[in-house]
Amino acid sequence: MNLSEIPTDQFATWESAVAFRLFADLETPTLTVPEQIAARVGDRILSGTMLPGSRIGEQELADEFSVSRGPVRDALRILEREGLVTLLPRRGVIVTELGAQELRELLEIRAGLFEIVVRKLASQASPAFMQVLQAGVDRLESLATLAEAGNEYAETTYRLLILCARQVDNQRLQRLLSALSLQTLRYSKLGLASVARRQQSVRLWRETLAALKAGDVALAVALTRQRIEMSGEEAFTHISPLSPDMAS
Amino acid sequence: MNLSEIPTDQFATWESAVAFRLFADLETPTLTVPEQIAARVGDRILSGTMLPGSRIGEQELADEFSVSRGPVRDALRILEREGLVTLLPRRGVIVTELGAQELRELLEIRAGLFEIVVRKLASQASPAFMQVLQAGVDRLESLATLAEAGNEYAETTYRLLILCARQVDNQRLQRLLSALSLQTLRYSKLGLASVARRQQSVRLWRETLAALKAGDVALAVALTRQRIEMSGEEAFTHISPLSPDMAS
DNA sequence: TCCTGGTTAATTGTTAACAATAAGAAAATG
DNA sequence: CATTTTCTTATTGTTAACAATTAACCAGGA
Repeated sequence: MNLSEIPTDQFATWESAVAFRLFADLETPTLTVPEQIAARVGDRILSGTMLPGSRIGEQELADEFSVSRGPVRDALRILEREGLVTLLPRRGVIVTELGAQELRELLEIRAGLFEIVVRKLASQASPAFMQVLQAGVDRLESLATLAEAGNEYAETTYRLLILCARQVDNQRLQRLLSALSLQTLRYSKLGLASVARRQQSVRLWRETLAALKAGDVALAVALTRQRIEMSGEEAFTHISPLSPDMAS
Repeated sequence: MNLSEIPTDQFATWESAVAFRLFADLETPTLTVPEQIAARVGDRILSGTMLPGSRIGEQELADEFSVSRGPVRDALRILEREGLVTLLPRRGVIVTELGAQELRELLEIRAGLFEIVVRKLASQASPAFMQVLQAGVDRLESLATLAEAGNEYAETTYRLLILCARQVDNQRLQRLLSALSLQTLRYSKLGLASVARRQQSVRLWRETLAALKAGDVALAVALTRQRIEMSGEEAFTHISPLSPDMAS
């Protein structure tokens, strides 16, 4: 498969498409070859085609994309920066596998950063945006009780996150939040497979939105923290089978 | 100069030494060749030997360290991940130059993350650590009024930040905070050159410490936010001469 | 004098071969 | 039969040459 034939707009999931739009610098609308490879491989990781822990051979990718190992190495460095793969010196690269502690760390950081967003939203969100947000929460509401909608629910929360982050005039914050969320998305899905948890989650979303409308910053922040902490606890219980040694 | 002869423990500043200890994975105590190069070059950027905006040639570095351009490219990717250099596709790499907006963004993120630390500190800091922190603030106090102590003051605040971050059981947060602080450190120094600003800063540190001792989380958080915002406003006024077009 | 165009030189992107290391398999030893 | 050792093989790390692009320079003309 030749790289030039690859339509870079085609991704398996909406999330990957957004992710690689975000981290491709806006000054360079045309993606470089390593960026294109990174986007394609990242897409596979996010869509679940490549599972955490699986090894990625350089030559293998090089052959597939009809390039030499140089650009492939560059691509893997990009994916490492996004946190999607882990480089083990002289031992190759694997799809990043999060332990319980690492997941907790990521969620804690994510919560801290999202608080910035919530605070801005509570103080200066336009009515128009509030309507959009309301529509998003409504969508969550409909997905919460639907069977087998765990993945879509999780992905929708990611979209809402991006939507909210865009309201803050801070591009770097947007990219950081996006990257962190994508790293945890795969694991969040595990927890949100349960209808009960989804209902719990959507309740917090609903209350957060109400708090935002009321301009109650403190409450909105507290609810958000609670929601993310909950998703951590939930995902944590599902991580053990993936990495048994972490089930402390 | 051969790379093997380079004692990797020698850095121009304490900050760079810590930085490259932090981002070198703990599983691999021995730095790879690209990591060593990244550490050396990063040291120059942090110590001010290489100024923001200056170009870095690949062949130049390769010759200096007696390696080919491959490992040098790897090293530059590492430095990009740390935010110390900026890669311009097909146009080379330059030492990262922060505009007013970008600096503001970084400080906002840093403040949000540091709030996590402050919150933990207020709820569960040991008396022993509080004493260490008190000693740090005392040091700031003595540096605040001393002439020409702006750089040392700024570096001390970085050390205090690292010290505080270590109290939180979140390695990734530590690395993120460290990286963000190092990116802004060069610019913070500009603002803290003024004795008046230093006194303002140290006052907030003092009050924050008091709030922590009193267990007043909300106050400690508010003071921290105020301090970081202030450093942003201050550094912002000094950035204009560096990038005139940003002086909106 | 200033703008425009083409030419040249320097630099980055890419390639393929070589070197070094690590994982796995086979053989030898207790 | 289990364990250790050695060897083989596959993979990453490094190198140097080649290709492609950018940026600067210079000449020519309005």
